[in-house]
Amino acid sequence: MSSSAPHAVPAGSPPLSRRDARRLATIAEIKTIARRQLAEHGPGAVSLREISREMRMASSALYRYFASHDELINALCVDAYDSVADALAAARDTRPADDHAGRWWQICHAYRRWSLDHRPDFALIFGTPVPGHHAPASTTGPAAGRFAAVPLDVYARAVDAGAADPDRTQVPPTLEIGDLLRDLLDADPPDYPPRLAGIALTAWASVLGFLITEIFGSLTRLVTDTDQLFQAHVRTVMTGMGFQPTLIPTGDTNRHR
Amino acid sequence: MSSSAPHAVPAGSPPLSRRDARRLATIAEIKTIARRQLAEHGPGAVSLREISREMRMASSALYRYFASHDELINALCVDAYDSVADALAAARDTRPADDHAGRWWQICHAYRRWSLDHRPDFALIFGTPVPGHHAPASTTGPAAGRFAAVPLDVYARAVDAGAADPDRTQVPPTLEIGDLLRDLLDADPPDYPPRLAGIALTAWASVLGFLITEIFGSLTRLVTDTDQLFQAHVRTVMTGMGFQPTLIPTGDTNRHR
DNA sequence: GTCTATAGGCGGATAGAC
DNA sequence: GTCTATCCGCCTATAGAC
Repeated sequence: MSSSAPHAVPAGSPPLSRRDARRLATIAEIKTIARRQLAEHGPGAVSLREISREMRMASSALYRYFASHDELINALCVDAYDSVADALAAARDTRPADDHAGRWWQICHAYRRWSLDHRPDFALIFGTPVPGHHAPASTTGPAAGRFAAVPLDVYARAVDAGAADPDRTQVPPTLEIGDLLRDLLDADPPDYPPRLAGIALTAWASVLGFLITEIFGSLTRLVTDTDQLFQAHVRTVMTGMGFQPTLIPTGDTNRHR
Repeated sequence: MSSSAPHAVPAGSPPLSRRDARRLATIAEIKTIARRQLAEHGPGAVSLREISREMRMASSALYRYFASHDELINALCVDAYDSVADALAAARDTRPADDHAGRWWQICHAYRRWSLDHRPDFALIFGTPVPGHHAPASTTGPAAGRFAAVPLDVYARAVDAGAADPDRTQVPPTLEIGDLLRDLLDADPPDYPPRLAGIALTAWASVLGFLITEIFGSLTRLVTDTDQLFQAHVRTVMTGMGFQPTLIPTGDTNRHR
């Protein structure tokens, strides 16, 4: 019903009634099938009718769970952002708080791992916007923000600790920031320098670019060992961000895991 | 304009008959409208019926020009690849053959310019594959190859002339290459080192990544001056490719044009 | 919450007259 | 080459019985 967090399970709440448990299970099943359709036939091929068929339900019954097709898509988007944000945060925390280069390295690789393991979701949030039209920022925003905050945060702390030097970067000292970023920066981290955001986001975009060519594009058919190439790419990106060269993980056999 | 099979206009040929001229014009009109649909409602929203409506023709009449929906999409893909490849080649040639860094700089900026100016085509060839299914490599291949060959070529010559040093790169010395690239390398440039291809393609992917976030994604709402950011990105990429630092264009007011 | 039935719309593609 | 007419499929969404 409520749209922002319609199907969230409240964290520390009393056990659900049998009814509610079933309801959540049904919702989960609907989403799972939708995600499969997404994976198999691309975005825009998510069909309530087809879902109902696979669940052996009447198509009309689905409207008790999602008021419309759009609402379902939105829910999938939010889930996807949440999922990737979780993966990033978890990866970041596998390294001690003072190993800034290691943390950046980790989140980059978690980004790739998640993308390869969740192609449908990846296509949903990073591919061409869906036919109908794409998700309203009002619902997707928070989740997307949580996602973007991770690399921003890691980089800011790295700079703060001297592990990375923005002045060894190609990004100009002043940078105009947009409304969305302003919101993001106003939110949690006080006095986050826009320039650092610019650096981190460009780097992040460059990693995404690699992933898109790997997943949608023809990169795989051009070079087979994309794994190696990705590591090289991340190293290049890190150098470009001004990370201390000595801190950047080396290739060798060291996967840094 | 269109290059491959069914609708090619032979270069230096006798004037077309009135009939044929009209036919070509109709084909062009169909494509134009299709591209507009593409731009406005995303890929997958290209509808023969809708096109026929706008042209005030019977939908069945369109089948005299394109045997199927797929064939139309394919033609659009090929055109798009041709178009971007032309733009790149032209940009490359604005700089003397021995200004390798300048040439790379130019093709990167032409890439971006083309992408911003041709969003529908950009979405078509770099976005999520179209619902139905995506273009068979048999028809798209040559055009896509022509496109990919440009950066490969520029970089190889740069390395050859000592303007860029692959050993100042993060890419490992050995690299396994895929079938598509093998075909490409076998074609024109004899003895093209796979490693150089890896470096150039990764760099190229990274530029594409920037463009995708700028065009599909939220980058614009995060940072307003994406122009500046793009230049910084290209410089970073070039450094990562081992270009001689002194050759890399500086920011300042120098647009290097 | 689930069903049947249905409204009203879209699309691709073909047959056959002119 | 263009038309009309038509087949056949898909879809979202709603109404109303149980």
